[in-house]
Amino acid sequence: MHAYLRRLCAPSPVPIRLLSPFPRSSHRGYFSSVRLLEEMRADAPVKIKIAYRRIITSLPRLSLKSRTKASLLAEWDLEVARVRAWSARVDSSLLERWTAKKMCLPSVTAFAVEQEGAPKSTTARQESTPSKGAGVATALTTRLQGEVDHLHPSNSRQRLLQPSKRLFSTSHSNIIEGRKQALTERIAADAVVDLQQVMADLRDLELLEKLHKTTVKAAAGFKDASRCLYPLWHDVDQGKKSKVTFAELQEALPPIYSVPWTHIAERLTSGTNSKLSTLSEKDKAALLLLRVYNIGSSRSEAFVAAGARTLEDLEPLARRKKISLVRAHKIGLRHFDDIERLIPRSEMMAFDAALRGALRKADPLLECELLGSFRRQASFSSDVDLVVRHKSFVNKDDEEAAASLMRRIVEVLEGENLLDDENRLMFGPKKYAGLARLPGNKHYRRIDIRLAPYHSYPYLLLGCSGDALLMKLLRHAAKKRGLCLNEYGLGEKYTADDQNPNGFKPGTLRVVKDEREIFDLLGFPYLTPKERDYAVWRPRYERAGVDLSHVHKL
DNA sequence: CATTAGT
DNA sequence: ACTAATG
Repeated sequence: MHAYLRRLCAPSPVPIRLLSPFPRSSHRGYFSSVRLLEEMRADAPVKIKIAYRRIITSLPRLSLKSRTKASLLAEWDLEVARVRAWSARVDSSLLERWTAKKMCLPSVTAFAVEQEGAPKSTTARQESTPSKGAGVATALTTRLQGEVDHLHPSNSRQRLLQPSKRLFSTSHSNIIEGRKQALTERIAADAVVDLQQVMADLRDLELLEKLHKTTVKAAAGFKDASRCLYPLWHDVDQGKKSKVTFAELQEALPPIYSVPWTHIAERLTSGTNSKLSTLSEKDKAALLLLRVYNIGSSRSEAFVAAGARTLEDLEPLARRKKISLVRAHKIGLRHFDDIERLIPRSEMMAFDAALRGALRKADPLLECELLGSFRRQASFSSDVDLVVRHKSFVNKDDEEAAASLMRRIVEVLEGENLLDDENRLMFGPKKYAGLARLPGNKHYRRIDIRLAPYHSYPYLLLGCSGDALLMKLLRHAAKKRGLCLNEYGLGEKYTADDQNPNGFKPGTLRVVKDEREIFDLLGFPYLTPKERDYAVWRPRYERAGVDLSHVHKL
């Protein structure tokens, strides 16, 4: 197997490095095939896997629908062949011409390849895989034309090969600034924006990444952008605002969100989104189903294959035993809208008070707190993240103690009408997931309840407050030091032989009194909860000299 | 066991 | 990166 992969990844006959004759700083957004091919040459099988992920996520290509394990190798083969064919067309004379023109903008470069590249290899490719070859070319052209349009709205396609001054900007921020300016020139500040549509686009683009199981990073970008716009949308939803202008949109979403901005720009100028509107009916249906709780990429595709196209199709299909719908799916369908809606901070505070009050009244020894984005001071949260501890639950493996404590807690909250057993999504000893509603409120909200083994509390605070990327970073750092960090503690990595349920060797657990000590143990500058958002900690850690070079692939 | 969800 | 619950 490894030999097979290695054969595929033998050094390319073309000196790929030549593709990037520009200084490092100038090609941040630069065509990732270079990196990809460099990684393909590396020996480690793990790297090859990463390279594979990169290939299928970063090259302009048709969306590959089936991601079954069996088809992976075939896809791999095809993609490698495609990259080879593409790179083989980049000869040194062409490269020199680009260099002379200072065409360092990657997408333009790629566009030029498509225009000037030998038609022979394109035809050859189309012969072997007719639908795919044609699709790739179309997708590439559409995407790049879209991008260039935003940089240079007035340019026709022919002029792209002799780009004007503004295309020569070499830094990423200049490019972004250029885009922003081009947009400002095209759209009036007081133009009314269909925010509902923009939000739907961002949501679907995020889901598309999820459906195709590509990088979480790309999906995160759309999610973050959507979060930036949510306060605006909420005001409209609440009737506090009748319309949103382009100026307000620009104010709310910073230009660093370059990819989301590209899509928004297309929507605002052309009224459509080419990436979404060209999806097949099946893919569109799969995107819709993905929005149901407990339907992920796998079930979504399976349900579509069974004939589902709308949410209403699911129940009949389940009755005819074509698919199986479990509890959580039915709840997810019943509360489809509520589960997607974010919770304003004011309501989170009300939940905090109500939950604390109910638990304290039942047993003064119950200690609880809301974590997640609420603890990071977010103005909107996607769910209520409650963590509870009690001296009756000390050892994380004492399932009996946990289960009886959890039953008590759920009983209390159901007694207060905050929870109800109808809307139970998950009910294990250490974790409950379901829907909660404040008395008099019309919306149900997603709630997670976690039990903390009494002395693990600082670790649980850290682990459950996030954000997700920070957790990955800290755990990765622990791993590199031969340690293992989880929400129960930090200890020496456990060598799998002996089956001890703990993540670390017995007796090596570092006992801490607060979160700060955990940062200290790992040698990271302390972050207050509010500082644990990627947009905040990334630059802060960068300045402190923390090695973040690998963060992008966490 | 794979799938989903969570930070 | 690492964990919990489900079916």
